[in-house]
Amino acid sequence: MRWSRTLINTLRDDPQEAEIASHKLMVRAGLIRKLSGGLYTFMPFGVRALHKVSQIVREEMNRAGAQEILMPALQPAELWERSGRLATMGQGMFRLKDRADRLMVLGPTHEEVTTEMICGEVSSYRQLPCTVYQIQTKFRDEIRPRFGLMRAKEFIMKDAYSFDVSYEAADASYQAMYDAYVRIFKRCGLMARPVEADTGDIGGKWSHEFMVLADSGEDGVIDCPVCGYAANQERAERKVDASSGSSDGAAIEEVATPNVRTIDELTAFFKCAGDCFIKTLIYSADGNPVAVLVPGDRDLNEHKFKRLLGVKKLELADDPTILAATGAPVGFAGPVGLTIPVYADQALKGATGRITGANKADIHIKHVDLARDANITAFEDLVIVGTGDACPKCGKPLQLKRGIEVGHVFKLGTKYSESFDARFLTAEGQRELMVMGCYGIGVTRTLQAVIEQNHDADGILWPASVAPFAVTLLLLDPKDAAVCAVVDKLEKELQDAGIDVFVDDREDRPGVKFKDADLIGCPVRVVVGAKGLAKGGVEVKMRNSKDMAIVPIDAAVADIVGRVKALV
RNA sequence: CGGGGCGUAGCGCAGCCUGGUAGCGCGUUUGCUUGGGGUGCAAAAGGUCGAGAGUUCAAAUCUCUCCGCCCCGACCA
Repeated sequence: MRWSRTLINTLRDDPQEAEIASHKLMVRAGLIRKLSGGLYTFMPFGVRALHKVSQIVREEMNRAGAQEILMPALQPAELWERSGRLATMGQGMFRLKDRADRLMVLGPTHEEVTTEMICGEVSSYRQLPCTVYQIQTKFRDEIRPRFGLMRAKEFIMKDAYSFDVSYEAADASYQAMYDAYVRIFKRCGLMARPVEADTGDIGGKWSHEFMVLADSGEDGVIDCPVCGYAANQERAERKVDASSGSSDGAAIEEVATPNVRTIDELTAFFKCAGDCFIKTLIYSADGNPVAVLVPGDRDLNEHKFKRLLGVKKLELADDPTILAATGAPVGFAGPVGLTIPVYADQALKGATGRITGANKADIHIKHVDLARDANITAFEDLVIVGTGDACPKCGKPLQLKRGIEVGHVFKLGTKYSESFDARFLTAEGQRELMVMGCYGIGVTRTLQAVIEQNHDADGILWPASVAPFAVTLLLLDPKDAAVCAVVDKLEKELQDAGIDVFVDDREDRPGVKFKDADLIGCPVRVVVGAKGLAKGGVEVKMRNSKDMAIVPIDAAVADIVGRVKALV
């Protein structure tokens, strides 16, 4: 392919709308163009790299025994009513009506369609296990699309679904996908880390996310450098020693605290540290008020709390609810005397001598002894874990990092099998529920993550496996017939050798071509110019190295092919 | 949805406060020039100044409403 015949435009300046390096580079290098918020066109170079990623995914899925299928993006909403997710995921789905006024959705994921399809096809244990996958466009009405392809309204996902006769068998299917994911990200040139993750609305018992560590990542990743424990911050746990509050044995004492509500205001007012206080939060859990206590210097992890309560909807209670539940306006809630369920973080077990709200306006109480003064429903791990907290496995200090979620594997169990009555006949003639797993890779997100993790100040450093072209050939003197002849010869011979080669044949000065070659970032750069030829050949340089070699023309193809082969 | 910022040529921006019929750089086209890390010169094309309403003799500029984009939060496989 030649630049002069290609729809590729590079930009000198960073696009105004881009914030992170990979987004800027994808636009500057001419890989993508924005249509609207969260909607992008893949330009020729972008689509070539995308197809490379897709092909790696496809090869590894096939190798793991999964079968490729392709399901409709447009789906009847009725399917989603059956699983109950029209209500729980409804906000995030694009909806439309067909001419018969039937409600349709654009699929954000395909558990429903897959399970419905498998119901009709699989009826015997002899057909199991069965894992299907597709690489397909997904639609999600994201609240805030951002960072280019990282969080888009329309994106390409590889989603796979496994069906098994038992939980033990499902574990094997899960492990096969887990192993395939490790290989996929490695082949894409990514350092991706499996971490324990929250299952969220998709349901299921257990899941792992594959995280690409990057400062621009949207997720917090808790990492133990000693024992290897790693978890999404949404799920991460910590080890806590029995609380050692200073028990003064004193009785509760009211203190007037007019307009002192927040922990910051309280620490200033009482002149003591945040952990002297117990923060009391009132939540509405599926409409019922509940209280939750965390140490004053900690934040509640709503994901953990929601999982503990087992509710569908959990949100901070509104002011009237708080007034009704505690008898006091916002800012003065406390555990003493509450009649609603009160959950507390495990670190508060045995807490004494603390300060809490008094459930009266403008009053706090001190010398609170939780065991003595309050009725706690349960002590659980409920706070957001951060740097310095103790690892739940080994007790050593944890670290908080940022990560990009490029893949997620779930053990679903029978959640969808039950909704769709997906059963099979056992050897004994019993009808039993299939045990499912589901497995996603954000293909477009993975592509951008590759750039986020492989770039420098000058541009992209493509891993050879996903580079739009393995070799970029710079024709420095397009008016020099001898130079052109060398380029023609190299281009043809490299193509014959199966190498993807891109020729910059523009009528531009060398500096422009060098800059653009660095920006676009193909792994091998071959410069063909009159000066180089006079020195004895063409110049071969790797994008990730400063070293440049002059290679005689006759030896050039073998040299370049050797370099490309060594990369993959 | 709450807070903040922005919308002027394909891209990046100035002009707006203090109203007077739109400018710079890049890119594009043409000619010359240059020819190994974003050459130089000259000419040219390209704009309903996000949309609508209002104030005014006159609005990119002031007022109001709406729309879009970006960031933080909330929220979200």
